Amino acid sequence: MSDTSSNNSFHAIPWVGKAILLVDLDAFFASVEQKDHPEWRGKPVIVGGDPDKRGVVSTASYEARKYGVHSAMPSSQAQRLCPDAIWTHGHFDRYREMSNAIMDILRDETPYVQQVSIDEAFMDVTPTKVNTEHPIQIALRIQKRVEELGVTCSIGVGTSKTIAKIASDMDKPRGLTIVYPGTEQDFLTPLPVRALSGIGPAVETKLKQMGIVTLGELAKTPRFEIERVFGKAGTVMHIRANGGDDSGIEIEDSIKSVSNETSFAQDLTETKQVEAAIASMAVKVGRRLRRKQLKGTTLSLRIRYGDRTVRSIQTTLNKPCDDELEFIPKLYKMVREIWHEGMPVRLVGVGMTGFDESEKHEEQLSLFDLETMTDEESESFKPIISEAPKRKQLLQATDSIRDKFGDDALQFGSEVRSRTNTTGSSSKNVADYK
DNA sequence: TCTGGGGTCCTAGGACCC
DNA sequence: TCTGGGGTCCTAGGACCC
Repeated sequence: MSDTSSNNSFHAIPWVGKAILLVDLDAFFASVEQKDHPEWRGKPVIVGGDPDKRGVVSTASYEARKYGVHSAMPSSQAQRLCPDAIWTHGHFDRYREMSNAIMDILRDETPYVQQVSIDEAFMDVTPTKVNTEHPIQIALRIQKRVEELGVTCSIGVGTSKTIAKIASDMDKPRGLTIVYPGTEQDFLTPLPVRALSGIGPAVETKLKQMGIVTLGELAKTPRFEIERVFGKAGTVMHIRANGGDDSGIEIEDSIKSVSNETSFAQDLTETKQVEAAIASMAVKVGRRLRRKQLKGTTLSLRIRYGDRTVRSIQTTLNKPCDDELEFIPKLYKMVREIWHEGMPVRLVGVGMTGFDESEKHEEQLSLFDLETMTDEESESFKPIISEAPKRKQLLQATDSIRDKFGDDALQFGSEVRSRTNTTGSSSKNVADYK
């Protein structure tokens, strides 16, 4: 099933039908760090949050994985398992830059590229009159070209996205796993249900209670029984377990939401602290909205309490908004609905959704509009119109200062105060703090 | 010293309108 | 006066992914 040899024997087996690749970058963040810091190569590198600040591992290099460290593991645990690891908080702009360069390589091969995350993409390389190359030939070339950029990838090849995705996971790093047309059922049948993307711990548990552990068992259970328990999601998982996934590559991807959240080393209990944290998240959200030229109509606030339970509240704004000074007061009102002083707060998050594409380039209310209004209407709008340009200039100025000097360059007064109260100790193991 | 941050999609109930 | 539905929007929460 797995074929990592690079001789040309695959030409003996022509590819019949659809060919989908899933390209997955190996330990991507850690690999970029090792590329950028040659002295870190061959050593355990962990990208993640501080062990003493409730951090978790984002990515561990393969050297660190040998110690049992993996993604989403609490950093404190990772540090115990691998005390000599080199730690970094990560450099996301750099990862984005590398990712873009790699996605360009993929789009060089075909326009049918669906990027699913910063380190993963589906490609449709079905042999056609235009593209006569064998999918495996394309996959091998992609691996070579990605390695020239200093990182590696694993690729799964199959007749559907489901198959390609699972295949890419079978052999890492630098793996190439091929599931030939017609062998899909043999490939899927013995796998645990968790191998299917979309089946997490909750669904796995429910399936187990139904006596279903493997994809083969899921596939031969009558569809209606799965649908009765899982609804729409059940339909999809049953089809996919039967190898029937015929979903196509989706090139278009528009942003649906923008949010920022943060957890605190120690729970917050005071209104001043919580409001400062909300304001700080709101500033980040506002800035990102403006950078992406998005205005949202649904504002949401999320709180995780000391006991890790979560509550959220959202409100619909009367007009699309990207200015935190307008929505921070609303957030302060919202937080009073779900929190009162003294309750321990572990996390706060602020988000905006409800972007209408048609309003992306919407013009501001202009003076011209005043002429078509009644006197009463125009009086009530005048102050807003005269203030708007000033506010816009201020936003552009503060945004550019933050771009140059970082988010901490400008802060609300209350933010500064709360920050000075909670300065944590710096970890010895954090080699690269910036 | 247990358990992040940024997303997507789905569900279920209530309000409201026809 | 009582009663029914469909459609749509909004809200809160939860599962899942990387």
